[in-house]
Amino acid sequence: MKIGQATIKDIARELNVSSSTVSRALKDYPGISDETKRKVKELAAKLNYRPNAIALSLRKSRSFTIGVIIPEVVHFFFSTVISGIEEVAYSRGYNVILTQTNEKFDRERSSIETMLSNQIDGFLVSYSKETQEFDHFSNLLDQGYPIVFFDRVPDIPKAINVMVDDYRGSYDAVSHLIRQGYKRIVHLAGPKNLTISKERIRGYKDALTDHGIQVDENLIVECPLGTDDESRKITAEILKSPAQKPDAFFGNNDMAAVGAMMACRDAGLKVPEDVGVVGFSNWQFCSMIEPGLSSVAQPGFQMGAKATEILLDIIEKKLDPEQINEPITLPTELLIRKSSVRTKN
Amino acid sequence: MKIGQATIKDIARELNVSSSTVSRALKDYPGISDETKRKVKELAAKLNYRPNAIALSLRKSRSFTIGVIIPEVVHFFFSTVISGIEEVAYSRGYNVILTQTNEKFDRERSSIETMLSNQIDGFLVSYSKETQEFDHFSNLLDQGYPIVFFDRVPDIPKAINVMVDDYRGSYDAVSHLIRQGYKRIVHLAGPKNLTISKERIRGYKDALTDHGIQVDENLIVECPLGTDDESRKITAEILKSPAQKPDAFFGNNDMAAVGAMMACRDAGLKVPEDVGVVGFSNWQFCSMIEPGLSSVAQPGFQMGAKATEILLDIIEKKLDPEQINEPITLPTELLIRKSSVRTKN
DNA sequence: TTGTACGCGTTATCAG
DNA sequence: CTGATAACGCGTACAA
Repeated sequence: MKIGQATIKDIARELNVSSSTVSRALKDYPGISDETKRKVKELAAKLNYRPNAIALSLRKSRSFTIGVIIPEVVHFFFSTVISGIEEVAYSRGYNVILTQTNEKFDRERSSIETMLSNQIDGFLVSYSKETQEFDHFSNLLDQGYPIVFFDRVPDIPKAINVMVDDYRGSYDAVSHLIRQGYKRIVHLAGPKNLTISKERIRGYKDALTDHGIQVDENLIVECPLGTDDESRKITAEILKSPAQKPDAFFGNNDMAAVGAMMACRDAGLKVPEDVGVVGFSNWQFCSMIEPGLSSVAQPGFQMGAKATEILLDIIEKKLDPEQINEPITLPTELLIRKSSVRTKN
Repeated sequence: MKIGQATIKDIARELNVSSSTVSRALKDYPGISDETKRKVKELAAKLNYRPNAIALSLRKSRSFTIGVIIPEVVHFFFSTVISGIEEVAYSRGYNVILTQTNEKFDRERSSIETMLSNQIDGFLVSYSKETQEFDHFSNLLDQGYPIVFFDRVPDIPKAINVMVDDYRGSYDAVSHLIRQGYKRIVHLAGPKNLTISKERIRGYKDALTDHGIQVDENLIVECPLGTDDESRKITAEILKSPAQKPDAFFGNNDMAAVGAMMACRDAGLKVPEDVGVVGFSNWQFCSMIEPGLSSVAQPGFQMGAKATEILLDIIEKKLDPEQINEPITLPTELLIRKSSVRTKN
């Protein structure tokens, strides 16, 4: 079965009119008798006619589909972003085709290829951790292909970037820790090739400096994986070495922060009394654990929505990409929970 | 720009051959001189030729794209499933187009429409909580359209269903609680129109009965939303009424279980000493909270992968849908953590 | 070994 | 008000 999807031609044949007439009747073109319109529409409904979007795409070289390239779907933040993307795309009549790179550079490239084959109208991308050079994006940009980057954004000409204000979020979190009386604050940092990691490190440093605390590079520890296990081990190491004596941990993400909390517990240290902890992303579990984990909330949904709106505006020529010279920055919000609040000092 | 995507014709013109020759050369057809092949391929590479998948779809009435319809992307379990889907689809050369229904029936229907317009090769669906009748699926099935349902599966003819063994998972969880000495076990149930909810209730009841405990319908409480807030309130109510005196909670999902834990804490009850708690889904946070939440793990990734494999096998005629008469069931695993283990008693 | 012609479903254009 | 034709990019039966 399934063969029998009715086409314009079928309707035309049955009604003894030309297919162009049918096409026009269906779209309420001027200059078609009401009589014909009615008949056509009736039959169309009866035959359950459904326009073939593929044929349309071929004709218009537009697919009304946007491609989303994302490192991992199973990631609270990213899934939130996808949700925002899907929401806006749907409401504006676009399809979303999705690929995850699993943080692989090769897969990023091949996904772009297949999407191009599919005449995607534009891209929404957050690049992989492996990605170190951006020619595959630059080429497209040079050809005038619409791309909007989000969260993990490249520093290349013509790129349109949507990101959260990582600097500010980080700055706020660290300032808060300092105000609570914590002094030796470790930053469990992310991969240093990512702009977001760099920005967060910058915010961390500036907050310290602005509060008269000298930056100690030894307290900036990279956690490339960003898992709780990894940071648990790293934190345990730090706590062992008597030289460090940190009294707070600021995680580049919530998993890292949780790992630190667990390591503290393992070492017999109390959070927040002995050690303060703040994370980044505000995953769902932050409010469920005990003590609640303070965290910098990122507006994932809004980010996805915003990026999509911009992309679609560009695709529909409502917006000239040249006009956008600065990254679009979305505000973060520091959510303070127990893990960083000293009842007394 | 972007206009200048090279086509077969461009290559043909430049080489003074016909476009069919180019087409054949590109695909290593027999009966093309090596010389021509070489030239064609060279030029193709040089022009960065990329086959137009849309044209191909039109010709073959196949799009090599599958449509995924899911209630919510921002849901740990579903995002895991999507990941499995994407993985298999990618490895077999298919695109994934994604829509979320936000649990709305209308959106489910309209998504199906647009996907049909896009000549999707098949569907992967988990239906919305609002969905009460299934004609929109039955019609497709009757027309021979390939659909594989997962997790939330309908009870209609010809449907191919992939699900976890909810009954078994529930049975195991409740049996475990009983063995730990808990006796009055409340089940925070899901929406009763969903098969998964029903199955979990069935498992709950059978476990009680098999262990010689009489089922008390009052202890089965529906939590339609499945949020922690909701179940926290509901649990608080239950704990207030002196008649009930429950000593354990089995949640239809982890959020519900966490809500119950919070309510117990609020009421001054200790988990697991006074009250045992088990959840369902094994979300990431289960291992991060204190005490760790015991939970029934659902193999989301495998479910997505399995469903996709079946769908693609059907699409590619490697598998006859008629052959599948029973739901495909994936095993769950009970992960026991502190929240349900009594040190003594 | 290569070329010609047609069709997939739709719509824009030009003629009636 | 309506019809015929061409074109989007590709594959393929048929002819040469």
